[in-house]
Amino acid sequence: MPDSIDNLDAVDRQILAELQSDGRMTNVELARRVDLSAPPCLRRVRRLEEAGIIRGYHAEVDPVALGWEITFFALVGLESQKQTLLQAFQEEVKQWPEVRECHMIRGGGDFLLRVVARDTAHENALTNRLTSHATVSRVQTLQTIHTAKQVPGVPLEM
Amino acid sequence: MPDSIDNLDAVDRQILAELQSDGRMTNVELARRVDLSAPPCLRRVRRLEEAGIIRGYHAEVDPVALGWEITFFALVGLESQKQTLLQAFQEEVKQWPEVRECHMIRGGGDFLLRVVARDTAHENALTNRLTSHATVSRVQTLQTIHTAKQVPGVPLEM
DNA sequence: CGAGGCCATGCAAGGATATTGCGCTTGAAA
DNA sequence: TTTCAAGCGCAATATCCTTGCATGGCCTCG
Repeated sequence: MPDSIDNLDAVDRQILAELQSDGRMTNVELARRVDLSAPPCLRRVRRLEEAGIIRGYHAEVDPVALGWEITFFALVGLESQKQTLLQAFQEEVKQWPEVRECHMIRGGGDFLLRVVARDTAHENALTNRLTSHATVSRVQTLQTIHTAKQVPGVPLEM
Repeated sequence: MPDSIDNLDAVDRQILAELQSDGRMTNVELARRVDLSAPPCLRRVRRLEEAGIIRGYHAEVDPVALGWEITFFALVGLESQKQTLLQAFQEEVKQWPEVRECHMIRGGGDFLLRVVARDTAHENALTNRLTSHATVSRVQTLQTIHTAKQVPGVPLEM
């Protein structure tokens, strides 16, 4: 099993909490915060990375500043629940750069997508592309007009 | 205006693309990729940070490995669209550590939340807390059973 | 057309950080 | 008690970050 470690102690969790909130912190600073010297701290980070518990590090960018004015979620229902068609739909949207997330929803044949668009016209084009897709029977668009909270990952402050 | 810069050239966008995909890359490596020497590269990164175009850096962790077995989205409808009540709801869920994202949806009185839970019982407790909230009239739970695509931020590979 | 100023770059030096090897302590099991 | 494995800190080296400074392109204005 590449991910998950038998033993994950309080120091590991604190490392994860710190890196989840500031992924570019230097190892020296991280070591100081978890009250360890630098080498064992770095070894723990490497271990968490290799175990797959840390999947990567990402800069969080401002979508609007980069020309992506619209973020919306699309609740997509497929006509069929056949495994091959579900798979085909996922493979399709995986290749759309504007689709940033694609989650299969419990209950069968539904997906929730997070999508970004440059403007309203672009948004319409994207929803049309979804609607006109062969296996899609229904698309509900949930356009974000304000984000009150946006924190990464999971709670770790315990 | 603290965020947005008048001029954002191809090198800046490439820097953002690289850091969005690997936020812990060293500046030397980043400079090599965008074909710059280290000092001007670092100055550009600092400029993007101070302009608010880079909002932060985060480690991406594995929720299941850390005991958060369930990720679900909640589509919450409020009874009223009064500004003070919308505000109150947002302030409320901001304080719930399990609620990681709260987006106000166009159309009035609806929110889309991303929520994590330790198990099914925990999930039920959270949805009940939502449903029983004074101003909430309707909660639709969209439980994720599989994530086909999950990439951060916005498209930048152009 | 040329001089000046602005902006961004590259080079170089120092200080800080990352990374490896090694010896030590600790705690559990034989 | 002895043994062993896991994890720590220290020390040394390699790498990286950061700042100051000089150079060159480019636009503007005289």
